[in-house]
Amino acid sequence: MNLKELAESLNLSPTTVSRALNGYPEVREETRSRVMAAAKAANYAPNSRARRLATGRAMTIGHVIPLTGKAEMVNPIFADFLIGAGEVYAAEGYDLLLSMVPEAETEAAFRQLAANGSVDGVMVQAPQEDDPRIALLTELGLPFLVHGRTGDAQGYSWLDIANLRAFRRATEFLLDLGHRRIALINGQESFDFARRRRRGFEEALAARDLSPLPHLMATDAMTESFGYLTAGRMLDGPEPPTAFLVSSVILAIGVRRAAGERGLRMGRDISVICHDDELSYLNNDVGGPAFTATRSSIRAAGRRCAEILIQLIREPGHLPIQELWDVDLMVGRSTGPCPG
Amino acid sequence: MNLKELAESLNLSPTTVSRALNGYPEVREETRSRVMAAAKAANYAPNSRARRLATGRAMTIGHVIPLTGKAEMVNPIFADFLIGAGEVYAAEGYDLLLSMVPEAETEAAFRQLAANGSVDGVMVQAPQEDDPRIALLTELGLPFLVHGRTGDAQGYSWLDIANLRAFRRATEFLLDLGHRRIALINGQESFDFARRRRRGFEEALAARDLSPLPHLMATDAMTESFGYLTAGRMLDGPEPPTAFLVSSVILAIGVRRAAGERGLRMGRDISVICHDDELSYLNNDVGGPAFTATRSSIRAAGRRCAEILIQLIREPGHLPIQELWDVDLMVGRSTGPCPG
DNA sequence: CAAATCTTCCAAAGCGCTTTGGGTTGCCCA
DNA sequence: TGGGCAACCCAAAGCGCTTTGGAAGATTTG
Repeated sequence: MNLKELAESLNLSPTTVSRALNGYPEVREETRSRVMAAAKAANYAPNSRARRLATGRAMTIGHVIPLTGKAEMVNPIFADFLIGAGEVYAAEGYDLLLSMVPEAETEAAFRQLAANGSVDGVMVQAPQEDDPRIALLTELGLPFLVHGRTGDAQGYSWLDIANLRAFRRATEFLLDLGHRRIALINGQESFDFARRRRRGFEEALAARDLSPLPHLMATDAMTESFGYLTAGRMLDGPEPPTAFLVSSVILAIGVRRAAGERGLRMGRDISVICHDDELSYLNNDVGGPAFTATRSSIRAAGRRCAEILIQLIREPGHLPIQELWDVDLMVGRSTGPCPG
Repeated sequence: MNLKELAESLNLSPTTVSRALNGYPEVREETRSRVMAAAKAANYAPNSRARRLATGRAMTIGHVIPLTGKAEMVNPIFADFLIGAGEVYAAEGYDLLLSMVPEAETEAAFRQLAANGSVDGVMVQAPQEDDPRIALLTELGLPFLVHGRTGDAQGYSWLDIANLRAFRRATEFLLDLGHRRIALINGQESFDFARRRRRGFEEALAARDLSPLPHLMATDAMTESFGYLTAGRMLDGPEPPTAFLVSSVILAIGVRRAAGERGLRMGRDISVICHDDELSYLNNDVGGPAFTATRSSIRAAGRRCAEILIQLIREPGHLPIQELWDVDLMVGRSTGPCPG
């Protein structure tokens, strides 16, 4: 069933039927409801391919995920973000086009998307320092929103959390508890968020005339095993840390395993603070937060990012929208005063 | 730049240019390379909206994720599956359309997809008992592939792992180690995979004239906290288990936390076997597998599912394709003989 | 050498929708 | 009573591509 057939069955022109369906005013209410009823009865839905061609809009937003063999390991986070964004897209009538491409082909992928017009805008995640995607998308004139930020953070739209402040705050908290040998287990520092967190950590130490201990700093993809191995190595080495500041709950789980195997109890023998994206399947809140954590819902971020991006698409000339979210420090059971 | 302009600039007809670009034989090699070069120089890519309308193919595959407030918690699994599938789609020139809809609206969502022709086929995940989606998609005539299976598993295409065998095997392994009080912490048993796992567990017990202990069986969304709370409750109750069989690594992490807090060491005081989907960020293999586990890569499953679905789309009349994957039991450090 | 057959290209007709630019019809008011 | 104005509706022209059905020229065949 297509528009023409539906129109014929109603003894109306395709024009009128189209207008009735799309809520244009120049059609009588009675006619409109007749059309609506017939469409519903015939299970008619306008062919989206034709509609997109005719309107010139794709009604689709692209998420391009670069596969690096490492970066897709952030996927527990990307999944929750995606769900948040997807909720909004669905509500606003946009489709979500997900594209997995080898990292080396991301530029080509964006150019392709822009040239063949299959999306109205794209979401950029996990920016690296001076991420080339930003310049590229600006050049291509494709609306985009960055989750995170980088460079001077000027001239383009982004939404980010206050990573530096959060980690400075968390570090101060540990210092206040008397900890001096604090380890930082961070994500890959090619990512902007990881650099900022490190800076926050270092600033807090510097404010008390302390300097970070190189053997207590590590950075890599945020897997459970990286947390486990790194914490184990640090705990077994000379001058072991009394506290850990780690960049994700998944890393923290690894740290907990390493501590557990050494008979160390979190919150007493050892303190751990992590960043918690509030992943639904890693709920940290059962019976009070297990981990003391800097918290910020990645899903909520996904929702808000989607809203902003849609606004950017609807109002082409709009000035950059930039939003910085503050982050709470939730005190849980994984921190305590420095022993001894 | 569109096809017409490109053709004019080459003094050729749009027909010829289109054919040259799409590899049709009725165009001279020399002409073809001229066209290719010009297209590349002009950064031309055919407008995908127009192409889709003209060909009648959407070159898009849909994944519809029902949001239940619980089911999206399987997202660490759905994410890895998605990446696997997405790799294949990209390689084969298909787009991936991801649709998040409230569970009550999934039927409407599928009808919509079918009616407006925005996808050529859909992937169905995590089927429930007599999942209505299967009948619906059959009725709609939309090609689909089920990851998992349900009902009589006849008459439609699916790819599944041998859940029952895997859990029977794992249970036997624990029984052989002398365990008698074995707990089962399972996913929601509305899902087919969870039912089969339970049956495998029960069959293995029955084969030794044992019956499952109701107070040692639990089923819910597979979150870390569910594993933690349930294991804790069982360990603190009367007749505590000496072994746990759990349906995911994430649950197992919760079990480990509960055991750790009670001073129980995995592999000595308590045994744990879990199902491991080989999630990239929860690598279980560092220094030999931490958990004894039934293993099957969900990402590989995603890849293969995508291949099959694409085949189904390309050969419309094809008979159902059904594939059952066997599952390995990898012995790790989390199991040992029953103490005492 | 004429007929048959390739080879290479093109004009034009869609694909199914939206949207522009009118036409009717009926009603109001002078 | 007729001019003006809404209110409703329609025909037709795209959107940018693919594909059908030739046509012209080059090549082979009997």
